[in-house]
Amino acid sequence: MSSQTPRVRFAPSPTGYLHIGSARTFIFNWLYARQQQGTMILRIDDTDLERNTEASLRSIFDGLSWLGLAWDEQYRQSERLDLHRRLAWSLFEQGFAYRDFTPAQPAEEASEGETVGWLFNEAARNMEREESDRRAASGEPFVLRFRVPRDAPRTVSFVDAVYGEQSKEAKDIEDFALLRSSGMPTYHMASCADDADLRITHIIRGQDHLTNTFKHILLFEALGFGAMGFGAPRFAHLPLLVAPDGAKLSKRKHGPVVSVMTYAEAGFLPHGYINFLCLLGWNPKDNREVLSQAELVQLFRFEGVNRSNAVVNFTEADPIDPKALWLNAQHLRSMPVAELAPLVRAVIEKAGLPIPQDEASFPNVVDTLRARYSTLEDFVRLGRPYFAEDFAMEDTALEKLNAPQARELLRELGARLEAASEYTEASIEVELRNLAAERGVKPGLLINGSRAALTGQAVGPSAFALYTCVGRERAIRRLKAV
RNA sequence: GGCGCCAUCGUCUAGCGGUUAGGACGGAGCCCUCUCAAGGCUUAAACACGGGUUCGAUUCCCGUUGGCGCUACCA
Repeated sequence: MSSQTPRVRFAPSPTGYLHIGSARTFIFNWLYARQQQGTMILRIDDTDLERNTEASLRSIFDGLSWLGLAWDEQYRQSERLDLHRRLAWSLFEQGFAYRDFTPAQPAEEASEGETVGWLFNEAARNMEREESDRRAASGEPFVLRFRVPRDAPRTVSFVDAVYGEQSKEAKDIEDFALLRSSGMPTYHMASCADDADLRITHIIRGQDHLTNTFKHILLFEALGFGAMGFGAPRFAHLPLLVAPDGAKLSKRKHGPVVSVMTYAEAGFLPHGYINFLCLLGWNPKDNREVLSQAELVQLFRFEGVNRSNAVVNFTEADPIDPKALWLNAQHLRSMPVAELAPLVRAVIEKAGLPIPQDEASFPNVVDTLRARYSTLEDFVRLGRPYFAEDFAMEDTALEKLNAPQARELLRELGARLEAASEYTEASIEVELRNLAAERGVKPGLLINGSRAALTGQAVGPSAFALYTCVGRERAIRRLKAV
């Protein structure tokens, strides 16, 4: 038994934007593929013509490209319908499927009290082939259903890499549809046909598919999986991501918080978000949480995936999970400045702020500011005074400037700095402290005043570091203008 | 209703018969300090319930409750 190179797939359907749960499924597939040096496949499961939209398709690609995790092969089910139909009809010819001319019935119509789970329509399941052919030929619409083996007792079972041994009686499985009356394959048919054809070795997907798996195993069997020269895929189901009230995350109910792009637009680093998602339902068992991409690839194990749903913490007021923010901050503060600086440059440019002229000092500014920022957007929102000429004077900062003698001394400090030959953190500190001593005021008056004058903020980096961040010319101008 | 899955601090989680039930986020407090962060320290906070099995259950089994998923041409 040689271990085959894993082939995994992420199969979103373009019926909405890239969902946070889908993103995590993608990431776990990707981690496993990279760790095992396997193949990552992106398959667009677009067999539901009614609900597919181009906008959804674009947003899925937007979300995936933001994550920055590349895949190796790409397919679209709508381009593979011939395969699905061919296999469906071959199942029919072999007796594994039958036509059902019964119109679809809403499940809710079943009478209360005596609701018996529907499994199949007996007349259709037992219909003679001759009659079935005749009615089909006359143009009567039908769905093609899988004939679940239910004449003899049969237990369908498999071992899930996360949930362990799973089994279900075949008699409890309904005769699911393979082909719609429109001729379009259903999810079950298309997915299994493609998984077989694409030689998928590991199906890693949400737990909402756990009970579908029994159907898929039956389908794989009927498709002759064993005879196709390789084993049936292994399954790994992932616990679901749910809202704080425990409900399934949905676009309609929870709005854009479920979209990957909400985090992107909030200024998250892709890796900060990835790290956060990995910790929702998986952990490396050693209390480590801040993990690099290489570490995630190395440490990921199905055994480390747990089985209960995980809550994504958000409120109407704040769509961002606090832990995600913290993790992002950890990466923001520890990643190489050389990698962070271009990202910061991109967001401030996008926000329409002037790009710093001084190429050399920019990384230093970024380095100084990031210690107290959590997202890239913080550089735009809080960092404005460091990049733009116009910025707001906050009330708390105004109070500092309104302190007795503050304005007068700050203007004096500005004049001295202008006259000084040196402009370094150390030299500025000397000038400032000397001035304070000469005039008999506490250094704090000038320190806090400087921060207020230079940034319009009462809080921020060390006052002296701040001088070099703002730059000599601008600092002096702002001091003199108080 | 049927079938399946799940159940440790507010949240993410460790735990795989004997622990002061550990860590992280968030909260509270202290230290540091030119402000705010960061950082360091301290602290509050959990085994859903009931039966078993066992010398001993958070841990194993059963049940209850609760949550989630699937349930006639969504994926």
